[in-house]
Amino acid sequence: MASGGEPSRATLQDVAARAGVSAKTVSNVVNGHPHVRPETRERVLQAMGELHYRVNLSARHLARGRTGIVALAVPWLSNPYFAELAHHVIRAARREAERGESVTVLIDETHSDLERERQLVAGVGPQLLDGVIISPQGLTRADLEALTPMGPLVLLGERIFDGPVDHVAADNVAAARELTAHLLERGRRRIALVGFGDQRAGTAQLRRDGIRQAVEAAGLTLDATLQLPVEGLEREHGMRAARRLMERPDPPDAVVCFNDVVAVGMLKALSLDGVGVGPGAAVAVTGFDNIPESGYTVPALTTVDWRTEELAETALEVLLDRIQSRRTLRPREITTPHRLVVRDSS
Amino acid sequence: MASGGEPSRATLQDVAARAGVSAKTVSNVVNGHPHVRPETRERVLQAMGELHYRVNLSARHLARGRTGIVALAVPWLSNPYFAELAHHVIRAARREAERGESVTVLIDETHSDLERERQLVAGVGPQLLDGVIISPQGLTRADLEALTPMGPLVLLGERIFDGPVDHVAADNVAAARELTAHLLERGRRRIALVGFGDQRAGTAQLRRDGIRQAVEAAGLTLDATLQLPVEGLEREHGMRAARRLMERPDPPDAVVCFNDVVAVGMLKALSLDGVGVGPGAAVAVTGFDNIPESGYTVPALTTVDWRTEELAETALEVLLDRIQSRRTLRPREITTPHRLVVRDSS
DNA sequence: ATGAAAGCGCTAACAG
DNA sequence: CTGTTAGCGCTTTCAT
Repeated sequence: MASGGEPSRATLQDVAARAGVSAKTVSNVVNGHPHVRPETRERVLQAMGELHYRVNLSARHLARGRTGIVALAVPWLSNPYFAELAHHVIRAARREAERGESVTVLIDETHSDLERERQLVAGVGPQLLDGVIISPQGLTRADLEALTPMGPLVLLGERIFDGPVDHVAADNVAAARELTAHLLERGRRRIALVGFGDQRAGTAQLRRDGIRQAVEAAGLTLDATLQLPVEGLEREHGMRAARRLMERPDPPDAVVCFNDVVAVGMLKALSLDGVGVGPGAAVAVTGFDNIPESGYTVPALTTVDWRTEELAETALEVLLDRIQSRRTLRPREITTPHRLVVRDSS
Repeated sequence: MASGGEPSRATLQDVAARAGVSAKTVSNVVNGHPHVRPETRERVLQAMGELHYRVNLSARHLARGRTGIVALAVPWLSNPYFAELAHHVIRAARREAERGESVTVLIDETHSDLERERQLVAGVGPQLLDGVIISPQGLTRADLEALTPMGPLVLLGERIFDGPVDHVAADNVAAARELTAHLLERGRRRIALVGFGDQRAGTAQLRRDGIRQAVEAAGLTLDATLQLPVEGLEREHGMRAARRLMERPDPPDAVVCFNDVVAVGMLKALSLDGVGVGPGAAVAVTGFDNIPESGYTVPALTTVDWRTEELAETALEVLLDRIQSRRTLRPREITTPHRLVVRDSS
């Protein structure tokens, strides 16, 4: 049938006619409303079956004024952290759907493109989306205010202080502080930072602040020449950074990478060069995000876990709340817990 | 403004009134139709700006009978291979949108749930989706035929012979054959299979066939006791399988894993146990998919690359063709190229 | 408990 | 080149 059997053209009216009832009644049955005599319901259901009836969602959306679609916008799906996040938001939505209104999640990639982020935010509302959860990379408070006539929006994982929108994120500063304290405790002194340079947005800065706090609390200072910007945040960039770092006459004894993906590249390069990594070895390496592969590198990577599942659930919950009661709620500011995961690389 | 400034309520009619033209003209401007006097266009654009007008997509969808939304359904987004695939389909769609009708991709996870796959396929059409690209795990030909009144559908990466739908996939049998031939060439003789057991669908079977062909072409046979089913296809399952395999009195000298994710776990376990992996070492390990992390394991993993980008582009192209000319095209059967990637693990 | 009818906001004939 | 007029299929008061 060449993937084109006549697509179900039966409308609600058709069903109503066939069942000998009105459209309203069919609608009631379809939406599980009460007040339908069991016997009528039976007749309607049968008619629906015979005609292979399926609701036309576009029509429903138009009539209801809502689509039941929310978007999750992440910079890159190729970063396992964001893939995992998407996975958990989809699952949370499905659970939500099981006990109430159905929610569909549209995953979108912004490619860290500010323009794309703006479009998305501007597109909430009558457009297609009932709301958006976004992990912004470039979006500023000014953008949000300029784009004001916008719909429900939740910022995820990026702290824009006093922003006029709901915000769910872990405490990046504290996490970075704890991670660094751990390194210092293990006797590390020359700490290099990799990948914190090229970010317009705040995450890098927050983590850098946390690192600095820990270092200064120990009465030390960070060596500025050990802060390496990179051209991207992929594994290969971590790999190249490792080479630059280890070629120095005064290499670091610890490397804090901006995320696990970069750290994985770093570990690989060090392994190829025969540089020992881990407690008592030449250098310690850490990341952020606790992506699944971090438990399987050699050595396994010390990192920070953001409780992705909880983060995803919370973000969705906040968004749905906002969708239901638009103006009543004040912007919410939720901090989710994190956890330091110490493994063999430190 | 609490993420809830009055969402743009201006309709096309409002704009028309304000610009002193008819709805049709505004529609023409919005859709970039020709035959609008520049001066009128100006006026309309200005009115749109003043009223913060944005089209209501639900209304457009209803009127046009199409949504411009296609879905990509993958089993798990947490498998980097599928995340990568999703990434490339989204990009392909965005390129497509730049030169023509806009296409939005809805990523969905089936969790390898047959019921969910059926729902999706059944939901194409007036529902919400103009079409679906699906990586089926359980869907059978019978399902497709039973679900006949369905819309445009492309099967991705799973060969259902003579299926009544479009199909885009690489040649799993050939790829597995080449991979195995490579192992045999390197002198490996006792080849174990990990993760090929618990799949309802055909991929596992196809790959197993290819492996068998290569082995038999070399005048050998596979040791059935070296075929380990696993309880899942995550890294941890590869890890556990390694233990079971290496505890044997007669361990294999090569392990073909069902995919890279499983292989990563296998490598980790072997590393922890101090078992040498690679040419000349105790055992060779291989996977399928060439996920990004496979180039960064220690040792780097030998695997098969499916040219994800090309695969994604092709699948989308086929789907869009199908959407445009529903009944004219006969089901298409496209085989995309693959590439053996030999690295240090073999 | 069910029916009748008026939209939801946009598009697409068909006129003019 | 622009206006008029019907719908697209569903939901939803308001009656009955």
